[in-house]
Amino acid sequence: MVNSLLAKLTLWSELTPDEESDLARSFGEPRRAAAGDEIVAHGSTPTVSTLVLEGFAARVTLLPEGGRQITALHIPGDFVDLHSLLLTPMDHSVVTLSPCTLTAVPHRRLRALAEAHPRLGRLLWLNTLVDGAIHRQWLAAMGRMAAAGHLAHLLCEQFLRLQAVGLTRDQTFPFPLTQVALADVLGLSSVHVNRTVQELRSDKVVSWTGGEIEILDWERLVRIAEFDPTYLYLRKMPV
Amino acid sequence: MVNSLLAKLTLWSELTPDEESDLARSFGEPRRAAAGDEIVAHGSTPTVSTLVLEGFAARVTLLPEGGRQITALHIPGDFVDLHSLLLTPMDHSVVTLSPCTLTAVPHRRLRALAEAHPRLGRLLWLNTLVDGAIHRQWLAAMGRMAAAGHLAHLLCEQFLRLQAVGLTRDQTFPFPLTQVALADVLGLSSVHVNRTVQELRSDKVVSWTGGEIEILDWERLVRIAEFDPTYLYLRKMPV
DNA sequence: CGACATATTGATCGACTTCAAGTGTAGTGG
DNA sequence: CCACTACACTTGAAGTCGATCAATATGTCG
Repeated sequence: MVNSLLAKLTLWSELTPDEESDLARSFGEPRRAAAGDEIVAHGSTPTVSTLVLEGFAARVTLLPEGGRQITALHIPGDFVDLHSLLLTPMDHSVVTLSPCTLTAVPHRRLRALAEAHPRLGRLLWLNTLVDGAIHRQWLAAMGRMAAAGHLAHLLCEQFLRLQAVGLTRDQTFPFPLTQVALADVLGLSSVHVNRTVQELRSDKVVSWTGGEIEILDWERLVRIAEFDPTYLYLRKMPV
Repeated sequence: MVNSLLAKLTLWSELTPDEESDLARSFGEPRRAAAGDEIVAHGSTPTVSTLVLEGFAARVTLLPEGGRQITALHIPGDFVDLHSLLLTPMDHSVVTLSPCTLTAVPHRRLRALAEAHPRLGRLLWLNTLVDGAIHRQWLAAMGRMAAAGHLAHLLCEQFLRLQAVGLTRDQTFPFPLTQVALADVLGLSSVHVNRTVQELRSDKVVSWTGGEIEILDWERLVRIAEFDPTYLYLRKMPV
């Protein structure tokens, strides 16, 4: 049930059978959410942390005057609000971008897990640190790259993250965002996102239809994106 | 010696005398660094985490084609690379922006501290989570605010963060960045930073001379910045 | 003083925004 | 089976914010 989480954690460090079963046992019943649902509210104080089992979700930071910025994209295996264990209230909200299956673990249980299995506790910490590394790369892309490069960078990242949890087929991966949502990720207008997507399409770098993206020319995409995957930390870590 | 760190941690949660003395005892000899020194290299694998005692430092993410983005500003009391305890190698470098006094704590010692004092361990985790919350707010400002608002937002943030560790006098705070460095924070050209600064100056919102900024009209600055300080988490947390 | 980083100003250019309208396409109910 | 709605996507035209290029102060520190 929580296979994609275990896949990701195992990428960082092998789990003992004990750690794995104690962790897997900690989650509640799966629940469904429709696309566009707010699953964690800005300003709230969660008592559980939510894990994505299926579908895409996003962290949304709203500015007082109405600006809307997506600060993280979440895929199966991702905790959307693990930080709410220690950091409250929520500084942003979390919404689904597609129909999702979710499950949750009580904060009390997370604390018990971390106490019983210190290395598992550090793995959870690591999980939030990787979120931070991705935030930093997004900042660099947002601040210093033009639209096409920024978009290409996002696609490279999504491809590798989805691949790590086994959700890609060949060069194809699910990408159920509307262009408006994509604009909120990239900090652009949806009009310009549309034109930028068309640019990548007409250059035969990617094809995007029906919520799926196929990468037609990975080399070129990486070059446009100035992409270096190190910051994703998809490998063993010294936890 | 590590007073500003203790001030910050205490803001989040009272420390027991034991926790406080064990923590304070953990740091090595202070060392000096000149402005512009690289104190942690991109790609390196630190065995200690570095704390700023005096001065300003910045995390710098470089893009392959030469883009340069500052993804965090660090002031006294801040760990510049606490995440390197679990996340290696470094995904960015850290440079000083002014002459600094630094000290460091070995990672081995941090692990021992976290084991002996679980709550202190969670406080360290919390510290990295607040870094993440600031990253998210920077993403929103970068993606959805115009230059003047973005700059104003940064100044509000810096004022409150410095105030929390006792480094402000009235409405004045140290800000030893060059306009080029500021441009790398805001994702702008230094020319445009210059014009934006002049805009805030001629509107009598702030005055900036000799590495110090005085806020002349806090209300207006907050309004320009659409600033809400919640995300800084300068208060008690459930660690 | 010379040298070099930093700040400032002007002029031009271009990437992206905004506004507005039009084109699918899927769902809903008559 | 056809209106009607809703939403995502697309296209065009005009405007603006910020980049770039280039030149001129203004320190400031050996």
